[in-house]
Order: sequence, then structure tokens, then C-alpha cells
Amino acid sequence: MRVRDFSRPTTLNPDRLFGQVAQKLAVAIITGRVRAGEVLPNEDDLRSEISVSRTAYREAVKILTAKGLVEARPKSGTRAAPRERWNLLDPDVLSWHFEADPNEKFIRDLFELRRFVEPSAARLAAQRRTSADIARIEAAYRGMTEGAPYAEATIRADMAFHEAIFAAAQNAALQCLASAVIATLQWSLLLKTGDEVAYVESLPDHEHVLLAIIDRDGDLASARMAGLVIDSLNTTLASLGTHVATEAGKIAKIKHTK
Amino acid sequence: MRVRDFSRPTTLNPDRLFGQVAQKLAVAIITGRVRAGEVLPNEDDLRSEISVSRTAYREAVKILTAKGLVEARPKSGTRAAPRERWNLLDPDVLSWHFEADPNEKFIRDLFELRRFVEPSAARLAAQRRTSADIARIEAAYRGMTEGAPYAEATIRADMAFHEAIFAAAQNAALQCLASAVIATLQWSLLLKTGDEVAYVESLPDHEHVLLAIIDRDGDLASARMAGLVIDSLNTTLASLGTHVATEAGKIAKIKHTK
DNA sequence: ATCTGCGATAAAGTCATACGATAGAAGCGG
DNA sequence: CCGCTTCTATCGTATGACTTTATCGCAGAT
Repeated sequence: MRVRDFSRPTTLNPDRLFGQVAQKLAVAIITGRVRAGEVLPNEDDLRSEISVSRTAYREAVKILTAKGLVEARPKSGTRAAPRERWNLLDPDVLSWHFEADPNEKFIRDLFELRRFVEPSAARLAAQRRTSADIARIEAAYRGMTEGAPYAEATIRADMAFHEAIFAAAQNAALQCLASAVIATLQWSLLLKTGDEVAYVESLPDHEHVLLAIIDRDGDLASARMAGLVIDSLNTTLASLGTHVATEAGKIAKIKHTK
Repeated sequence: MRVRDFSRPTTLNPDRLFGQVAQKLAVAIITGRVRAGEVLPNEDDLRSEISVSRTAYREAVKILTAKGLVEARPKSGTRAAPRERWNLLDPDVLSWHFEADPNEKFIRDLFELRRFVEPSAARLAAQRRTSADIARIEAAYRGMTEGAPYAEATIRADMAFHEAIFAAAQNAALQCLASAVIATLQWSLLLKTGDEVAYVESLPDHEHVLLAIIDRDGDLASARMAGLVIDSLNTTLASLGTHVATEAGKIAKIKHTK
């Protein structure tokens, strides 16, 4: 009997030493504290923050290299890479963005991606879904309706809903984007916390998507999903505007409760 | 004056020891020689193939961990991860797929992704392009027309054409998919080598996309790009069928001339 | 004075070794 | 047959030494 490990969405082990160092460096790069210049905090950080051995530090750097955040050249040093090289859609890189400030432009970009990708995924799901897929999507939807609007279980159900649709699309490449979509979704849900009206109003939209998929109506599923994403973007931007306008610190607090 | 390094598409340095080990392990996992079970070839590989130290081996494993190919649990061992966890859109992971057999389903999946993403990118490019973007796309197109059909320079120009369109879309998240699209494109071009008719016929289609972007006509650019991708998929599948039908070894040979 | 080339040098890369921690297996006793 | 203890394999971390690579600067040649 295989036990699925839902408790660890990212592959990177955060309670391991190299993971902490990797995250620390990553956040420093993403926030822009370290530019595309040389990574200075290496030796400094080693001595000041936590004294880690070269082993742990190097493994952290290897992880960042693999995700495109840094480039190590033998003589010239280990530099932070320009943003174009980052694997922005990597789950870990996205989660590190959570730690940094939520950049509005980037949120817009992610939603734009959702807007292009999710309707297509819904269309494929409608065309290819099995009964098992339906059961999974339905279960997620039920989870969304049962819990309190922004309770942890409800948020999980929302994410599961979208993920299940990606899974039903039967496309491995597309599936990789699911993690990015989920992260975007989680982000927006955390920002929107409190706006119960928006959440409740989105429930029928979710159900309509589900029904279209059950009916194997690709066009309809696509259109309805597109509407869902656009609505989500609008309410998210509204919440973001509020947050930014009123008190920037609030966002940091929300992140903390994650 | 900055020198752009075109010779290294992947961030992972392949002439470094850890890079070689990483690639060797990655290919073993991707081809399926190592299943989702425990990674056995570690110590074996260490002794037989090339005797590398634990340092190099561990750093290779860290890279694979970062890309989702393996999961290292503190004491139970380092296992190959199930395919759902792989970051299939990571440039390195894609390039490792090149080394393995070209799986037809996966090629279809990638083309499907292109079909969803590239028209959208073309639309955004049409809406947001600057004159610099136009110059870049135009230069790439010229490069496609000037060289011989499947010459290296021509293939590069083709890839540059599509990449420039992504860049013009001004969306960082979307931009990350460019590498995946480029890899798919390169793959298909290598498969199609010899089919000069298909290439020449695709030139006007490329020009039409360019013109629509110049005209800032998003709908048209999107539609034309969609047509382009579909045509490309069809000719690629045709070539693939031929290759598979006649001689499988040919593909390996083509890959070698890369 | 500019260019060429070679050596000094700094940083990453590699190796060997050691120790700690613990999950999982093996062995032991009830 | 079951539960406890012990044992071992394997990952994580630390340390020191050596190798490789590429940059920089100086010296010599053109």
C-alpha cells in the first residue's frame, strides 16, 4: 500500500541544513538583495548567520544552479543569474517567491499564464476524462462547498480541484504547469482571505466547469474555466490593491500564517 | 561589452564531473532503466564506470533532486521519483530526454502544449511589441530564409524566431516556457531533416505571423501561429512515423550530429 | 604604444576521511 | 508468534588537502 505524502509539496527538504541555506540564498536573490553581480554573502553568511560547512553550502549552491538562480564559473566566482534564466515555474522557486514580496507584475504574469493554460486543460479534461477523474474532481468540489470559505481544508480542496482537472487532461507536459497554477491559486487565496463574497460566488462557477467536463463539452468547459480565472484575477487584484494601499505589513502577516 | 554565450543552452555544465554523473543518472531514470525503486547504480556506478568521489556524486544527486527526478529521504535511501514529480519543462530535463528515446506520446504532449501556449504568446507579442522586438523577430526570420533549409544557422534562426516572440510578449512566466518550446522545436527540426518541402512551405507562414505582429493584430497573430504549430506537428509526426517504421537507429545518428 | 603570451592567482571543483543520526532490517528473547 | 533490542546501511555534515580552470597583470616582442 503506497502512502502519498501530501505534507511535502516541494521536493526540497526544508528541515535539512542545505535546504535552509538554499532558501536563504534564493530569497536574497529573488528579493534583489543580491543582484546579477557576484554572490558576496557566501563567506560572510557562512560565518555570521549560521556557520555551515562548505559541503552544505556547496550543495545549496548546486540546487540553486539547477534551478537557474545562480551560475558558478571556476575562476570568476558564483554569481546570481539574471532573471531570464530563472526557472520561474519550478515549484521551489515559486515558493521562494512567496517568502519575498508579492510583486504585482509577477502575479499578473502568472494569472495571464493561467488564463492561457487552464481553459485548455479544462478542454482536454472534458475530452479525455475517465470516471475516476470525475470522481476526483467531484470530491474536491464537495470539499470546497463543505468547509468554511478560507479554512485550510477548503483551500486545499480548491487546489485539488484545479489539480485534478490538469490530471484529467492526460498531458504530462501540461501537468507540470499544474504546480505553478496551484501556487498562483494559493497565493491569491491567501491574499483574498476575508472576501467571503467572492469565494461563495465562485462556487457555482466551479460547479459549472465540473458539469461541462462531465458532459464532455470541451468548448463549454474551456469557456467556463476562462471566466473563472478572469474573475479570480479581478478579485485578487482588488484585494492586492487594498493590501498595498492600506498596510503593506499585512501581507507579511498573512504569509506567516501559511 | 557583454558577450552572450550561445554555446551553452543549458545551465548545467556538462564537462564538469558532477554534470556527467547527473546526466548519466538522469538518462538511466528517464529511459526507465531505473524505476521508481531505489537508485542502485550509485555505488556500482561509482566503481565501474568512472570512479568519482562521494562529493561529485552527491552534488549530482542534489541537481537531480532539484529537478524532481529523485527523492532522497534521510535514511531510507535515494530513490528515483515517479514521473509526475519530474520537472519536465526544465531545460536540462528536456535535453536529457533527447539522449533517451524520443517517446512519441511525450512529443505529442509537448506539441499540444505549444499549441496552447504559442498562439497566446503571439497574441501578447502583437499587443505589446516594441520596435526593438520587431527588429529581433525580423532578423530571425531573415536568417531562416537566407540559409539552407536544415543548416545549423537556419535552425538557430528558427528557434530565435520563436524565442523572440516569447520575449516580445513581456511575460516572465510565459517566457519560461520558451525554453521548452524551443527544445520541442529543435527536436522536431532534427527529426524532419531532409523534408525540405515542409520547411520551405513553412516560411510564408512564419512571415505571416511576423506581419500580424507588426500590425498589432493579436487575433490574427494567434490564429496564424496556431496554424504554424499544427502544421509542424503534422510534418513531425509524419517524419517520426517514417523514422520509426524504417530504421530506429537513424534517430540516434541524427541526434549525434547535433 | 599596442599586441602577445606566460605566469601568478583566486575561486570552483574534486578527493579522502571521519563522525553523527536514524530508518529499517536482523537477531534475540519472551 | 510477537515485541524488543541491536546492528547495519545510508544520508547528512564537517574538514583539510589537492586539482583544475580561467582571469588578470606583467613582461617581452612587434
